This record gives sequence, C-alpha cells and structure tokens, in this order.
Amino acid sequence: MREAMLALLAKEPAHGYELRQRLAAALGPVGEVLNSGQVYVTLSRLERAGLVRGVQVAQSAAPDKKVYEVTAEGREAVAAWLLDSSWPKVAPVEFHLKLVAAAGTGLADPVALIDAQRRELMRQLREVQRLAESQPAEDDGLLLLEGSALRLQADIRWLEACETRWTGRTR
Amino acid sequence: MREAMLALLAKEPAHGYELRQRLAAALGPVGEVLNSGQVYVTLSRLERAGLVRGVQVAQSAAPDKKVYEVTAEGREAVAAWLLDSSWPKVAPVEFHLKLVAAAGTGLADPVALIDAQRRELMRQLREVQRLAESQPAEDDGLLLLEGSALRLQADIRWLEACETRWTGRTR
DNA sequence: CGACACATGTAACACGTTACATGATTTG
DNA sequence: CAAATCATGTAACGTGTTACATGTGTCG
Repeated sequence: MREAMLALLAKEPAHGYELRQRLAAALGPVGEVLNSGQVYVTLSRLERAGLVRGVQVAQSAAPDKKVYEVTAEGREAVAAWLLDSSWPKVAPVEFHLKLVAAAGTGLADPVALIDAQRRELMRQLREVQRLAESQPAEDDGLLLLEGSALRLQADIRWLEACETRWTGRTR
Repeated sequence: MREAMLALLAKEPAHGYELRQRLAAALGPVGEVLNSGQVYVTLSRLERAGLVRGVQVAQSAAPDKKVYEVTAEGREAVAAWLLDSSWPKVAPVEFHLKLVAAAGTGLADPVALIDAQRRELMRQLREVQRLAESQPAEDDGLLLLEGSALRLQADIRWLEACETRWTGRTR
C-alpha cells in the first residue's frame, strides 16, 4: 500500500480521494477491498516520513482538498522499491497448520477440512473467471485476475496432494 | 501465528521455547523464519485475551519456565478457526502495481522488471526443490514445500503472461 | 573457557483494520 | 428532499518486526 501510493503520486500529485480512485482503477475488480480511511492514514504517515508533501488547495465551489506530491526522497524510495525484486514467501502455511492442528487435537477431520477448502477455492476461482469475462480485454485488471486464477489453480492442485497424503492417516 | 500457537497448545500445553520448536517442526524448512520474541509477545497477548493460562513452573536444575495451557474459551477459538474456510486474497497485487508504476513514472522498464522478477522466482523455485530433496519423504514439511513450489510455478507462468502484455507498449 | 542450546521477556515501531465523525455537492 | 458521490480525517486496536536485555546449563 505504502509504496504503491507513493509510486502513484510520483507519476502525478493527487489528493486522497483521487488517489484512492487511481489505485482502484489500476487494480480493477481486485481493488474493491480498499479501505478509504487507510488512504488518509497512509498519506499522513508518508508525510511524517518526509516522502510526500501535502499542500492545501482551496476550492471555490467545493470543500478544500489537500494535494500531495512526492519529495526527492520519496522519488528515491520509489526507485528503490522498483529495483527490489524480493518476493513475499508464498507457502500456504496457515492451512497446513490447520491440518496438523485438526489431526492433533481431534477437533476436526483433516480430510473434511481439505474438502471444504477445495469447495471454497473452486468457488473463488469461478468468481474470478466470471469477473474476467466481464472485463475489457485491454484492461490491466484482467492481468491481475489471471494472476489470481493461476494461484488458485495451484492451490487447488496442492489440496489434491494434501488429500492423498492425509487420507487414511486420520487419527 | 496467533491461532496456530493456540492450536498447538490445545494439543498439549507447553512453554514458549518448546512451542517455538513444535511450530518449527510442523513447518519444516519453511518455518525457519520464526522470530523468538514473537512467541512470547503472542503468548502474553493470548493470555490477556483469556484464551490461554500461564503457570509458572520452578525447576531445580534449570531456570524457571512458564507453561501455558488453553482455556475453554481458547479451545472454542481453535474450533472456530478450523471451521473457517476463508482463504486470503491471492492476487499478486504488489508486482502488478510495480509494473504500472514503472510504466507511469519512467523510473524503470516494465519488461526489465519482469525479467528480473522471473530470475528471482526461478531461483526460489530451485531452492525449494533442493530443500524438498533433502527432506524425509514422510515429513509434513515436504507437503508445504510442494505448496510453495506450485505457487511459484503459477507465478512464473503469470509473469510470462505479463511479459506478452507489456512487451511493445513501454512508454 | 567459550560456544551453544535452553529459556524468557520488553520497548518501540510500522502497518492495516474497524469504526466513527463530518460536511459539501450533485442528481433523481 | 433524499440519496449518492465527493472529500477528509481520527481513535483505538491487533498484529508483526526489530532490537535489546538477561540469564543458566552443558559439552568440547
């Protein structure tokens, strides 16, 4: 969030509301989660960090708005972010721990968990594919939906592997 | 972390250090990131929330240890966690925003970013596969490594899709 | 004696989430 | 006039990260 907002401001200064819209546009259907409060919180934190500068702009026929622009330091931070090719750890740790916990505590049946989870992922996959169809083909959001779909498919295949491993050894 | 620790305690009470080891054992090579301080922080937060109860145990030939056990409320929380089949949003949002930002600001070339990212993911994939080979076949950690590998492969395929989309339209 | 495993914590900070709070303008 | 959209924020909270701080027991 932080770096992404900074990067959008590096392209062009904006006020909070506008920034939120640009972010939503860049993300497409995936970006509908965005919380409005978070934008302003993040902007003030960025300002405190000296990466952006906010300028109050009076408007005659509307309430005032506050336009933010990146500082030189902020621009450096964006460049550094772009060059950083680290990738967040992607192991499905949480679900794996659920399986271990289910088997260990007897509070649930691991295989039942796997089945329920697969149903949920299939549902999500269908949802993503539905959104992809109703999306303009040249849109950036489409690419992101494709990324979601590929990951969901990978996770579903992983659940298959889990099932063969956990079937038969339910204690 | 929070729920996972709680679930492990539901299986069997433990003190912080031991819990950390059990967590590491359940995760295998993936779990090597675990921060020791976090365990104690989380335990005290769980206690404050009334989900676990800590009992000081004096040891003759060693420093005291503090054993935690789940409360009834804690056990309910574990059961609820196991039944919850929500799945964290999996879209590769951050990298997508980097591409948009790179193209928008001119601070980097999108296609170069994709290439660098793919090299990094291939490196991670090789690393995961190397770890999988040196892992006992019946180990739980192996399954988790497989999950990582599948996701990494999905991400690499997504990067291919990104490349065909972004090639040629570098402004 | 030194290194390593055992064992426990705290303080400060960063980030995201939720919920609350406020008000103007436009449009049906 | 009511509802949607424009527009901005704050307060409290939960969680994770980093870094620091402090020992004891054992084994080579």
